[in-house]
Amino acid sequence: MAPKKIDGERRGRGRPPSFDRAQALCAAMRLFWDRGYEGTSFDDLTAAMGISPSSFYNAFGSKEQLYQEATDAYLKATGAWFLDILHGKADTRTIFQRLMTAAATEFTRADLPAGCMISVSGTQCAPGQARLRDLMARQRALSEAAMADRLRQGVADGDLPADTDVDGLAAFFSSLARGMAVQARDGASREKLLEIGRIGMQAWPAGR
Amino acid sequence: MAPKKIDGERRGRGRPPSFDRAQALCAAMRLFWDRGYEGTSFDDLTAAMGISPSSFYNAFGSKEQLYQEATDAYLKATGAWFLDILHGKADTRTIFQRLMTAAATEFTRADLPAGCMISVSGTQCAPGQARLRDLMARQRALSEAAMADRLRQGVADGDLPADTDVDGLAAFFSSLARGMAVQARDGASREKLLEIGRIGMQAWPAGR
DNA sequence: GGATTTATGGAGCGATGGCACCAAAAAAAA
DNA sequence: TTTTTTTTGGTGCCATCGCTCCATAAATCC
Repeated sequence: MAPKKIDGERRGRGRPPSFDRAQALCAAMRLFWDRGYEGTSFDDLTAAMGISPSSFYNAFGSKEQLYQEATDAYLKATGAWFLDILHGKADTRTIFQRLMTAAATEFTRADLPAGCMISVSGTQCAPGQARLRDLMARQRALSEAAMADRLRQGVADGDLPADTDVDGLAAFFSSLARGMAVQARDGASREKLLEIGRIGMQAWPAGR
Repeated sequence: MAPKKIDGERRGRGRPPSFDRAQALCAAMRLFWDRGYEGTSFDDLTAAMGISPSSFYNAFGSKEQLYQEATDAYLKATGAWFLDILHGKADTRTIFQRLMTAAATEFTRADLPAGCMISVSGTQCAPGQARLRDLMARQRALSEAAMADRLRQGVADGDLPADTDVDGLAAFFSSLARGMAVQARDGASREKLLEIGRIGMQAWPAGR
């Protein structure tokens, strides 16, 4: 196949890649998102990415390294709405209201796999995949910690009572979102998820 | 190895099994629960069950059939607390309060794998495992429907306002429990899960 | 005891999974 | 043009996976 000119970037020495790395990474991400790490085979990946095993190995190192890159890509692209909303300008309750609504909407997009790649990945796996399991658990912990931070700010801003259990509340919303992700993967409708989020907001502490 | 007398039951004709079927099934259930279907290999299973491939095949048919049996065993034994509480005698709010508390407790037992086998299994898998994915999704749907039924009864009993969205509320508690299961698999403490459940109960509809 | 029935141990097998290697191709640099 | 650097296609490889087969062992039935 004739190598295509990808773009006008300053190129290094050797033969140029015949594929768009970012695009291939995106294809891999969708596969991993939908099928999980163990459910996605090397052949599945090379087929979806449109590259040969050698190109795969050359460009991404290994299946495991690719998975890590795919996770990063997910967080920076598809999962960006989370931090965007969390760090947006609004009172704390509104922020979490938006998070629930966005989760319902994003988890049921027609153009992407259902649910959330972070929420449901690596919860069960072979002992040999411990590194990946820990990677996903760490990402879940980071999301939850970001929620807790925003809630702490809410307490400081007077949006929440001073005695609010911010860690507990973060764990609650975090759990609810993960449960919504499972629902989405089971085919739940956007309306159903919106309702779950709406009910979840009823647990918001009294005091404002 | 000399075959052991398992019990005094009326025995059929041929050679008696050298292992306790229920016990082997339990061992398999724990493995599946902890590692998932794809994360558990045939060798892992035969080793944990203490039987040879031929005995395995003879007694359980295939890995997939064993998984189905293991799921049944989970529901009938380990997951029995769910229906026990749901069908217990108490007002509706108390029932759901108990469910949340029991989920927190059961998901963090020292003598069993963390979390819930139903909640987190088969959310991501290879296309070839579609049957198992659907099986787990169906079980999740059944649990949720059982919750909805109990809530409907609550409305009939006057425990809940007549305009309560029982399906939505069931979906909410269902999602929360699944999120708690993910938390448990990530190593969350019993106290943390209890707190999540406590906060979740704050979403209980007003009116009693 | 012999026939029949069921379970066992152990070896092996076809398919798949995840790479690994290598000669050739296509670019920049000299 | 030659050299150097990087990517590619294709093939091969070794381990694992999930069985499968078969000769043998241990029970009941006649």
